[in-house]
Amino acid sequence: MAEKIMLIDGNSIVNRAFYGVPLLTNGEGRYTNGVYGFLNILFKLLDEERPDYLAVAFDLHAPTFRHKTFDGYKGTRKGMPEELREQMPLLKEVLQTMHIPIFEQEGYEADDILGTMSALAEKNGVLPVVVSGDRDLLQIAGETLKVRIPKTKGGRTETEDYYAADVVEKYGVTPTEFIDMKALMGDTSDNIPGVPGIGEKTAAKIIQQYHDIETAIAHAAEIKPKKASENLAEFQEQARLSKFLATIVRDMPLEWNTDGLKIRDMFNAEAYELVKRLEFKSMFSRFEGAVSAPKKEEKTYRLVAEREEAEEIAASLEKGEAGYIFVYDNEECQGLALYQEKMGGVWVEASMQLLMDDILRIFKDFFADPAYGKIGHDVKKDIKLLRGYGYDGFEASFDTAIAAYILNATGSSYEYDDIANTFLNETYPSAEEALGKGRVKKAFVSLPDKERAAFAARQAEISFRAKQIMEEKLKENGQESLFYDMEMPLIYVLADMEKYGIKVDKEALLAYQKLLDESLSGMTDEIYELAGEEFNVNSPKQLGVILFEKLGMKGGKKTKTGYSTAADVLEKLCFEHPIVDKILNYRTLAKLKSTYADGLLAVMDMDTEKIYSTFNQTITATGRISSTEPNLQNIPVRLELGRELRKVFIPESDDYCFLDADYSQIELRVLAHISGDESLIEAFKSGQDIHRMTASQVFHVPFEEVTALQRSNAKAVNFGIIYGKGSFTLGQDLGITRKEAEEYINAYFARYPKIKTFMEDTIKNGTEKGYVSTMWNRRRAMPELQSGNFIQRAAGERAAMNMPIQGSAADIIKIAMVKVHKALKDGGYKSRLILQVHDELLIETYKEEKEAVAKILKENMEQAVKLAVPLDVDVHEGASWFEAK
DNA sequence: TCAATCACG
DNA sequence: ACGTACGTGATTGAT
Repeated sequence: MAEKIMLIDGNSIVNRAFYGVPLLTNGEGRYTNGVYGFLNILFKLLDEERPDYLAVAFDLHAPTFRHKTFDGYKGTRKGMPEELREQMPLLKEVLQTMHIPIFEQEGYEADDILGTMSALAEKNGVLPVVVSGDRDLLQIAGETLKVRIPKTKGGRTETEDYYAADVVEKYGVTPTEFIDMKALMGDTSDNIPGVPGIGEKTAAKIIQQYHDIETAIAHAAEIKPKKASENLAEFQEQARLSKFLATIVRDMPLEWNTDGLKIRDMFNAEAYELVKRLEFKSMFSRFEGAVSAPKKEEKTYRLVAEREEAEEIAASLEKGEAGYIFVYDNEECQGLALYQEKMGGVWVEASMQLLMDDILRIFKDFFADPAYGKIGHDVKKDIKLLRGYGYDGFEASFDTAIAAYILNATGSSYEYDDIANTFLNETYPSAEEALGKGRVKKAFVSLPDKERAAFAARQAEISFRAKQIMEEKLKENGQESLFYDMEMPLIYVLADMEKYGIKVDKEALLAYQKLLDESLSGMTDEIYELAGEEFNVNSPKQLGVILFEKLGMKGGKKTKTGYSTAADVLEKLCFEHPIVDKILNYRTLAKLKSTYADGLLAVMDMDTEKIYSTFNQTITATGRISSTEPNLQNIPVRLELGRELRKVFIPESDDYCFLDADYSQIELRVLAHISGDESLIEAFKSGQDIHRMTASQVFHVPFEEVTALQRSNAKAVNFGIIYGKGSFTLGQDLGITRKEAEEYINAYFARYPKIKTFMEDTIKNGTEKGYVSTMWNRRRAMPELQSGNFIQRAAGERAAMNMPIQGSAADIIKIAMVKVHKALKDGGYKSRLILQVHDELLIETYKEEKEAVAKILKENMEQAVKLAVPLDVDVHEGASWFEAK
């Protein structure tokens, strides 16, 4: 079989790759996604082609790139984005380390190098495969020359492959004719002018008929449409120049060097180190096999299946720390893995002879005695498991998932393999990689004994060893108290909240659902009537066609895919057509029905008629907790009909009522405190309506004379400031000019000068350090602040200004939650905390304890921390969440 | 799996 | 000049 060479268009592939993967940064805060995406495509194609030779060509002077949209960019812009440009040296370094030859030459583009190399390859009897992100390369596709165009979509890489025949099939022109086609239609990204008025469709038609531009020019008079005919005659010189520009050079002065192109020792130790430094986890395995040196000695992990042996293990455990992990969400194989330094890793597997229940009994001392420090991963899950087996009050000493989150709040996941990679600098396959996607549970049980033991026990080992490293880092960052005094205790609070759940008035919810259902079916009929046809009102695409094409309303394009039909757009069109109002109304009801009525019924426990949400402690960038399945932190409240829904959330029994306590203006108070601005602090100390106070101070009017409009404007400014809003948007929101909005903001900063300094300092500090922090040293890494891209940097600055405020407020309520939970527990109360909504706590209160609990709530929340301003908490009572709010 | 939309603080 | 408010999660339709 003939030898094969793979030739890669470096610039176009890296550009493709850049948009195909998320904007990654490694631990050093550098962008690496272009490099990552490039290597991903390279490795995939290497697997498929198995070539003997390999080369990558680059443009010496990066030409223009059309880029579409990705996080932070909207619309089409030209030029290589800064985030990508800065990655190019890194990519070249990686390629060099892997001994992959790089070609770049003054006066030639990457395309020319590929054209020439592929021609040389064929001359030397080597089969060329050309890889490019641009369709320009299709002109060199041949009988045996394959052009591959990869596309990354959602992490997957697919390629379109073209031999000459495929080009003909798809475009109706031969590869050579493709050049002529391009000469007519032009290409702005390559600065090829083409002929005005001739686009892709017309160009294809002309070339299909006349095959090249000279023939076409000769027959220009016959060509339709008229405009194309005239322009072709008039701009024939431009067409000839375009053809010259569009033609890829295939005879550059290049040497064919067999040895230099040969693939050799790609996956070497040095490259492995580099890939490890870049944290390209999914690529580690490619290097491991080829790297002989750093292979560590095989550890053995013990499998225990007998009761006696398990008892021996339990007895031999030493006081002190141990890593542990339960495997229990697997119907076919359950057990407990443990790791201690002396003992090593052990997997105690449940069976018919040794039930999970037995295992827990055997290791009861270990779980109950605080002398054993239990290092776990996602401890809340374990608390719930043990509770299911009747063991209450389990306490771990360290949760590696939470520690990982505290050390990097913007990580995408904190699974054990992430932790091994990040903190131990070791590669463990993720469960999916080791066992196969979607079949983790089944595959685990079918592993040979030894591997099964290793797979489980390794996780306990990772927890154990990572803890030592993490603890040092927490100390370095001054985050020990945040971790041990705030986050670890919070686990048990959240576990209890998840345990109690919240009772739902099932009949009332069903009635609510029915009500919505009936209103909706009537509304669709009315909408169809007004539209003159039936369509799916839930489809923004179909709705856009109806509104902006059929009914001819002016909205214009707004989103990537077409017309925007979002509420703010429709509200402006309200007066143009009665259908708009109906649609807005329909949307409101449809949302209430699908997300809330149907959604809540779907997750309700039919036995207890309760809803059990999950509270996530490792999700948000700012330190808030989040709620899922269902999300109980976004239950409607602003509109009356939605608010009604809160009537279905009721106490568990008649013996209980709800107490709802919420912080008043906590974020503004936090801002007053951390900025140290005397005026704002005084405003809060006075205990007056803060927005009115702000209005009075900013607009220089006596407090009593502040108008309703002034107050609401001041309120908008107050919120805008917290989010780093600019004058443009503030103006839009308030319906005033940008200039007026600018004056408001200036007046605000003039009145509260330390807020301005705080914002500036936060950005300056954040840019220098690469992160911003809350009052309790919670951190958020912010590499965006160092971006050379204006839009990215500006977005980063807004996030940076907001994080200390939102995050410190989150810290405060977390402290309060731990205190309230403890006070209720220590006091032997039956009342319990069941919900947190960022600045609000909901307590299911035993009626006899009502006064005491109200006091506990108010005091613990208001005295949670000492700030330069007082914290103010409002407590309300009611027989439902609706009433208590 | 993504994009659009909309619910909350 | 750029594009234009921070942080979440669920549902739907389209690819």
